[in-house]
Amino acid sequence: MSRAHTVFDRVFKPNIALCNAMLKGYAQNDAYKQVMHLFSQMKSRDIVPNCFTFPIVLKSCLEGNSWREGDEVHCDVIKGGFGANPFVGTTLIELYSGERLIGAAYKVFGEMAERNVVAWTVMINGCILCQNVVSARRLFELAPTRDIVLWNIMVSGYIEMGEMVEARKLFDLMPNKDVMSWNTILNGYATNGDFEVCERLFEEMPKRNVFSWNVLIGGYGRNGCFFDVLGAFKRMLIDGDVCPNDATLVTVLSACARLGALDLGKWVHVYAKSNGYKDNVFVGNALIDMYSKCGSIENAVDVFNRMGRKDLITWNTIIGGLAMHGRGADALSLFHQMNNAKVQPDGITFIGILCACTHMGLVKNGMAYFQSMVDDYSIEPQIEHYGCMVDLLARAGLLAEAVDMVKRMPMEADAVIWAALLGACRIYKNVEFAELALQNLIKLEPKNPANFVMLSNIYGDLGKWKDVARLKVAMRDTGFKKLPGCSLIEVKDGVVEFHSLDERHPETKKIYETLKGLTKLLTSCGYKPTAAVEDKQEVEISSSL
DNA sequence: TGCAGGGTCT
Repeated sequence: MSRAHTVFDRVFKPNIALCNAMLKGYAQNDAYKQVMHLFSQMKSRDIVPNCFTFPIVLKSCLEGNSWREGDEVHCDVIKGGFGANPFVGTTLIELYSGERLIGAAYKVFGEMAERNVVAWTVMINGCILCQNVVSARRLFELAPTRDIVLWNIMVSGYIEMGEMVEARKLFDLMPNKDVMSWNTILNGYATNGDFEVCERLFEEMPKRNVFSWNVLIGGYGRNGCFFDVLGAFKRMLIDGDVCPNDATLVTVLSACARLGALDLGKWVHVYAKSNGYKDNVFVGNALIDMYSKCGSIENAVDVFNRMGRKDLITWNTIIGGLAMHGRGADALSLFHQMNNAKVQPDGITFIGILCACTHMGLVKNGMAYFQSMVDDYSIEPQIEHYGCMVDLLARAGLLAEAVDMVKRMPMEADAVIWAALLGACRIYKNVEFAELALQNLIKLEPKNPANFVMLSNIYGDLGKWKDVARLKVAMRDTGFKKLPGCSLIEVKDGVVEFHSLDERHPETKKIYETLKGLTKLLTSCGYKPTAAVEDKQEVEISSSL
């Protein structure tokens, strides 16, 4: 665009075709402000817009959120005599629907001299955007012609409203289906977590493209089925008729991050580099997250440093990653670099910052950043930020101050906050606040036995065995069993899940023998187990391995 | 001029 601009600037008086070419170039590069700027320059230089100009400018108003300017451009449309142009009318409907001004959209639609199938489509899509699927369907029935795009939009409208039965009925009624129709209905089932139907449809599809695979893989990811994400990705590579793209890689990297699958993550990194996604900011961000969640913070920093284009999420991800790794000083230093780079932080940036302060025990700095977030950046603290503050105070041993913060919060504390407090109470062996935290946790999460276990551990640490027994009874009365916590480890080309005293692995015997050997070795080196129960020693050792 | 997927969060 900068070269195009240089050439454009040399033209003494550009004609409307040249201006339209520039406008389109800006719009294609998401430079909506430049579109508006050039449009206003054109007006001052008496270059008269034509029917190609307005759709580009109106769309930029919508995409660039300059809605007030949209109204002005509408006036220019009328003044210029383009009110009856079907292309201009269609874009105006899109503009007003995007602003959720369905009345204004409908007025334009009603005044159009000639309504083609595209005009009907954007009007129907407008109703769907305004969550009025009934009106959308009514118009759909009234439309004089229905092409495949209109059918697809109506089907996806039902899906967006969560009406899968209606969506499926309409899908089955379609006179023709293209790959996008199939992907749309597939996405509906994937989003609703109905993988049985989704997988069956995937197999039945007459043709698949990269979106079809991404719908399946993304559906698994959104529903927390990370092993299935990896399985489908491997199958995609083996089948070989469709290549993964940036969206595929991002979903797979995110699954690797959740599973700790570092080797596969590294493989995806190499694949991304050699398939043209080296400078892709989505992929870069996902790589930073994957490396930091898989414990390889150096690689995360390396990806960050090599990224030519960084956005807000890039900074948030690396700051959060460093904080998570206890490298609070680096996290804070990057926050200042971010400020120097003129990237405006958001609420999520501050979660990383506060987390960094917590892990360094920097209570005063944390408080100052919290205040600065409000005063200097006009970011209203959300419950997550109060959670960070409670965690900051509590982990530093300032339990009374933490409880005070909970009381002074403008919103009701949630289970995460009380659990953070309870966790800190264990470190500092404070029964009084632990009991207070548990009382509140029972109110908020009566079915979560993990809370009882936490307090029970505190009693155990203090040797209060009667209280431990009392809690065990209370826990049994809830009728719910605690789900055992589990860990994941990447072995060869797969990921193995295990929990304490787990015997599911085919090589269980060998694993426990090795563990025993290691325990002996550690003890002979002077390691003193801290837990009182023998089983617990194994738990602690296996998790630290 | 109209339709699909993805990244950060106590």
